Amino acid sequence: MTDRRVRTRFAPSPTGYMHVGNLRTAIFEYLVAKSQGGDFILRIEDTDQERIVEGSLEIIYQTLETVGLRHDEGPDIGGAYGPYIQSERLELYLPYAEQLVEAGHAYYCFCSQERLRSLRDSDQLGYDRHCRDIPPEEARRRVAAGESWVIRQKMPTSGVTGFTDEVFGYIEVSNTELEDQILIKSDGFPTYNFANVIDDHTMKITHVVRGSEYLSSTPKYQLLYEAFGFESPVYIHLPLILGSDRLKLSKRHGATGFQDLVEEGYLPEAIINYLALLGWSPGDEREIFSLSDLERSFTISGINKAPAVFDYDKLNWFNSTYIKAMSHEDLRETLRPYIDASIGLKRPYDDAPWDLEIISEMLRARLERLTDAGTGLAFLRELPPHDTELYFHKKMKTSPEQSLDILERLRPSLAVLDDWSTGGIYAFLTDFARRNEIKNGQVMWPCRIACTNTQVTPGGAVEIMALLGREESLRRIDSATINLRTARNTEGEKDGSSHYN
RNA sequence: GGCCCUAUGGUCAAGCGGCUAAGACGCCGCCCUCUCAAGGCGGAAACGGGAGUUCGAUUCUCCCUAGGGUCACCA
Repeated sequence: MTDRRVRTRFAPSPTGYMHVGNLRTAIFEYLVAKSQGGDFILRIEDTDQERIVEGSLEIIYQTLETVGLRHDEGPDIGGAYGPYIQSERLELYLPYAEQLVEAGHAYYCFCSQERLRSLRDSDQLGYDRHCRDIPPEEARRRVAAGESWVIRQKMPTSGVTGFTDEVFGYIEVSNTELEDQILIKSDGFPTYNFANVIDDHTMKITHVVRGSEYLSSTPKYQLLYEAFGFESPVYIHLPLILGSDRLKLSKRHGATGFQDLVEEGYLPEAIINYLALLGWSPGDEREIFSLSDLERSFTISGINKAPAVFDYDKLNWFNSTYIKAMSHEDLRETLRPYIDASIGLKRPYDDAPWDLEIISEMLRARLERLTDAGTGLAFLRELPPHDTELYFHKKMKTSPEQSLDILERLRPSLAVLDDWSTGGIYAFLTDFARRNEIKNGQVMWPCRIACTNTQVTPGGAVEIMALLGREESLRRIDSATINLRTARNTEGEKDGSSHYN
């Protein structure tokens, strides 16, 4: 195994769903190969014909494609060790199984499903090896006679079987713990337990990378390799990914499919980065890794043994970090559909297109997930009802009275401001504040509230006014002015003196 | 239940006999600030327990405890 080209394989079942646990395994398989200049192979494990889901292959290709895990061989691109779909390799397995039968490492079993079921119902643990000692000639006769059969692996009844895993070390188990597992099913398909060994060997896979849930069945595979005289691969078992309840992550934990996460607004690069750091550490303090960074930094020794809890908070952080790093164009275009779904692409009042550049940039630092992009933008479409209380801001030292004053003084200049852009508006407003020796906030706050009637908004007065355009901004400011005057007057009538002076 | 694996803050995780036990997320506080964010600074927060080995254990060994995985004609 030493000086052979490293070959790993990702071997998903076409069940219609790319679980993040599977994806994480794929990433590590890819990295084990690529970090050593090896090949990454895609193989489809469809030996369970009942679980096949239509369209699964597309999901698999699609996912690998969008995250950038490019395989060197696979069903879609071929390769020297095809076919890469197990159901197309069917004729391969039986001869191997029969070879094992010949050698006394396997046997034909004719037990009915009913008998096996009642065996399970009793306190019997595992298969009772009822057919293990049927003479070969008799077995052959019964097969020829058309009886239903399976082929089982004949486990040694004494001794131990061990293997060395690159992350967990040497693991040994007593052979008496091993069940005579089925190798070839009655429908003629091999079980995963058999096919993975045959395929990995015939495809010259050097490193078997999989989740640690396979640790306990690895001795059986090891026995198979030994029975065939195959060189066993390097085993790399990955720590499990757990849900917040510390149980193996599964569908009932919510969004655990790659596609689910994408739909929830996570960027593929962020998902990959997060997943790679679940169970692996570079050994230093780096956290942000592109796939090629990972290829460069990955080491098997960095793989952790302890299971890791999938933490959406941390994923959110990665996602927001990647969002902040996007180019203006990328951000604008990825946000476009979300904004469209929320407030449309055009202003409702004058049909002019929203300035998506401004919107996406003001959203940039505020997003954890792309799906958050639409929220909190409603005030742009339609001004919420006036609320005088909004003009009070303790820290800003603003009040309805003061705001009214500011707004009234700002209004004429705003109406003729040359440069109605974020830069122009900002320059004008801050200049106004400076000339009047007041804080920026004391002019910004009234403007923002007048234009939004909203306590908290993404973006400040400047961006919002630029977005709304001069006409609409002035309209909103005028409306606010009227409302503030009315409020002042009624307030004055009520208790005989101005509340705002 | 048998077997196997695991065990550093709430979470991810560095540490591989001697450290004030990193860092990140989250949380809290302060600063900055045109709201909210972002950003800057700071803070609280961990070696599951017990025996050994050793001059010295988070680190090595054993036991316990606690979690998890696995025991299919599923992968």
